[in-house]
Amino acid sequence: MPMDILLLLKELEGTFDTDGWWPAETPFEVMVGAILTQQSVWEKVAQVMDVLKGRGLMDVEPIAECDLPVLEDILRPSGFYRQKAFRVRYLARHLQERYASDPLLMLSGDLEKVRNELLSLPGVGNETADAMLLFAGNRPKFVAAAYVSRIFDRVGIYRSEGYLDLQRFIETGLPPDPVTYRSLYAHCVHLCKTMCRAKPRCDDCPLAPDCSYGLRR
DNA sequence: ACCCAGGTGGCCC
DNA sequence: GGGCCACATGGG
Repeated sequence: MPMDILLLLKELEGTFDTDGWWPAETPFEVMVGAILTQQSVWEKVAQVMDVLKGRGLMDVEPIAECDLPVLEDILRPSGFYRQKAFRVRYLARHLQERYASDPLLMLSGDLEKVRNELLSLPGVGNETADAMLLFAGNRPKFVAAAYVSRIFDRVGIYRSEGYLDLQRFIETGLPPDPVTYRSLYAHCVHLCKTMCRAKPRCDDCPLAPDCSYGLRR
């Protein structure tokens, strides 16, 4: 029984509320979070971002002008704190110098051009760039994260040969709609975290019994 | 003690 | 273009 993307999405939608999946008050906060969450857990990201906010640093100019050691000290709990401090500040300085400190000014341009510009920033690879486009800019770019790859693989929809390959497969199989992209992405990640990883068996998973994620990745 | 986490970049072949 | 590795802290 072959499963396609739309069927999977229909299967997943409504299984949990994706509203507020990427909590943030501003596009800049999303962009910072996209860097901080790399190889980390959201609880730690939220924790350090609270500190940033408490110190009035959660904005382009304050970050751009912040001393590295200060930033490093705040970011420590989220891991890779030295690189992340440099990269977050680099991003802020880029926005300040080129876009009058307005993230949406940058994110609203030609989709592929913006994407390439994001990729040129230190610490911004495919997934981070796409997360910024989708969740900060509300642009139709799918975030083809490892979780998504695992779900698509295990359910038998598609075995991808890499990030861009999976992204292309999904983007050509769905309408270019940010809401749809966000929903599929959030459901895949949520599914892996709550069902596949948390339990030895996936009996309560909406994908059971077809999904064999429990066999490990 | 081990494994994982909402990746990226640099180096090697 | 793929396969390793460092990057770092914190929680299960």
